[in-house]
Amino acid sequence: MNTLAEENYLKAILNISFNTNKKVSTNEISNVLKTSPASVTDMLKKLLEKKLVEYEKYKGVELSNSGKQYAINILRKHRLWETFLVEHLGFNWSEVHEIAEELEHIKSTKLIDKLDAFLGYPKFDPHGEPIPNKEGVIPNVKSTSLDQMEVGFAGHVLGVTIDDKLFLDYLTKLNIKIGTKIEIIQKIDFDKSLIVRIENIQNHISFDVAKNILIKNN
Amino acid sequence: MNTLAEENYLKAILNISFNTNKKVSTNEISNVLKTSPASVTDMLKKLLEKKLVEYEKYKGVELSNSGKQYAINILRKHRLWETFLVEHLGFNWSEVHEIAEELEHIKSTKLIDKLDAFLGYPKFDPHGEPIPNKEGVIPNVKSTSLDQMEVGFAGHVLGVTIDDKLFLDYLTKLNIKIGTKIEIIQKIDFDKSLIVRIENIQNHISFDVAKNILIKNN
DNA sequence: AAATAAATTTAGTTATGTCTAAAAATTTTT
DNA sequence: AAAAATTTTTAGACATAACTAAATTTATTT
Ligand SMILES: [Mn+2]
Ligand SMILES: [Mn+2]
Ligand SMILES: [Mn+2]
Ligand SMILES: [Mn+2]
Repeated sequence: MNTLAEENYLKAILNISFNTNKKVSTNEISNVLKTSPASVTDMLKKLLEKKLVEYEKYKGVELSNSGKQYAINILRKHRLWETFLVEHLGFNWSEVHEIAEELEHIKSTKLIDKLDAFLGYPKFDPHGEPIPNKEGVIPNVKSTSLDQMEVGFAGHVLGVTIDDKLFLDYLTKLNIKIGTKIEIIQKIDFDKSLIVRIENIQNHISFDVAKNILIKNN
Repeated sequence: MNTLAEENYLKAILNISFNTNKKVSTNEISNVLKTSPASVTDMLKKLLEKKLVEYEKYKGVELSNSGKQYAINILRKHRLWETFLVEHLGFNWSEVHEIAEELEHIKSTKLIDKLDAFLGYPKFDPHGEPIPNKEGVIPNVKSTSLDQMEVGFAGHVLGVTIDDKLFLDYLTKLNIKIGTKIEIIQKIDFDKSLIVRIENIQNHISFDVAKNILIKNN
């Protein structure tokens, strides 16, 4: 078995590579985990030793097959727990990430399979993020981030790509949740911000916000 | 906040003092936690520093008020999670202790309060052990261990005092669960073992087994 | 193609929590 | 009340996972 710190590194590498499709750099990992680059280097050596990553110094890192399977399983646990917290315990979507950061490290496979069954084998978590199944297969839904849509576009929110509390509380204040209809009224070239209509109320949102909102891809 | 190791020591001290009502010795703790006596001494110094225990060297240890509250809260979390696992995920009573050993360290107070509500504020866990409430009050039920009852006694199982897998699986094989009616047919003086009738089947159980079965106290 | 800047690694340190072996204190036996 | 046995503590070591500061490598400018 791997330690909690090792699991957090594996998950961080997986999450970063979902976005970039390149080898992951030491600095990217240190930013995500809020540790020093030197600590990251130390850990990468250990993960290499365990054959959970492919790593050459100064060249970046990627997960090995076994490392990837392991990381996906942590992601599965994270998202199933988030689903439980929202659906059954009545948490709102901005509160669950932090708690799931702890719950995802509970080891029992039987527990997570029974939880999965209890939840009815959900395919998406409360943020619209896909939940890997027992075999590690991640449901694939074609989606585009809101910032890439054109003026005049109207569609429904499929999910978000980060589950940071500040971000989600802000969305809630804007009346945006999964399924909300959003229309793009105008795009500001200068800062790439958007003027949008949400439930018939007009609002101005930044590029950074739009980038993290996913829209169904027809 | 305290570390996982500190929490385990606090809980161990609480559990031991439930049985003995005396100051807890270094060796008792090392037996429960399967660590060396030297490690226990190290940790007791740290807990003393944090004022979670009262401790003088060579004199044994007891929990301070704050240490006791803290330990009771871990016990509360342990037993609520065990209840969830049995009642909602379909685990049997012998499987849940090990998993709850991990779940009891999840920090969020809001989580445990919502779980408590979800479960309907249970007073006893799947082993018949009392669940402390939010204020740290432990339901008090008068009970006696089976070994203390006389020949001719007949009554119902209220709970067990350990939740070791081997013990619980053995009870299940004997057809003993919470509520099961047990009659004492005979007591063997030599080894204090008992011949009992369980659901109309006669069986011979050791003193060690009888000692850990609780019977309602009229 | 140097020079400069940025990213990464190495070296050395620290805190936690464990261990074994040896020393010291306490308890039990004679 | 000594001696012996047991318990507990101390001393010294080790693994994990972090850090800062310095050195090295790679990337970017000039
Ligand atoms: Mn999350
Ligand atoms: Mn999520
Ligand atoms: Mn238990
Ligand atoms: Mn229990």
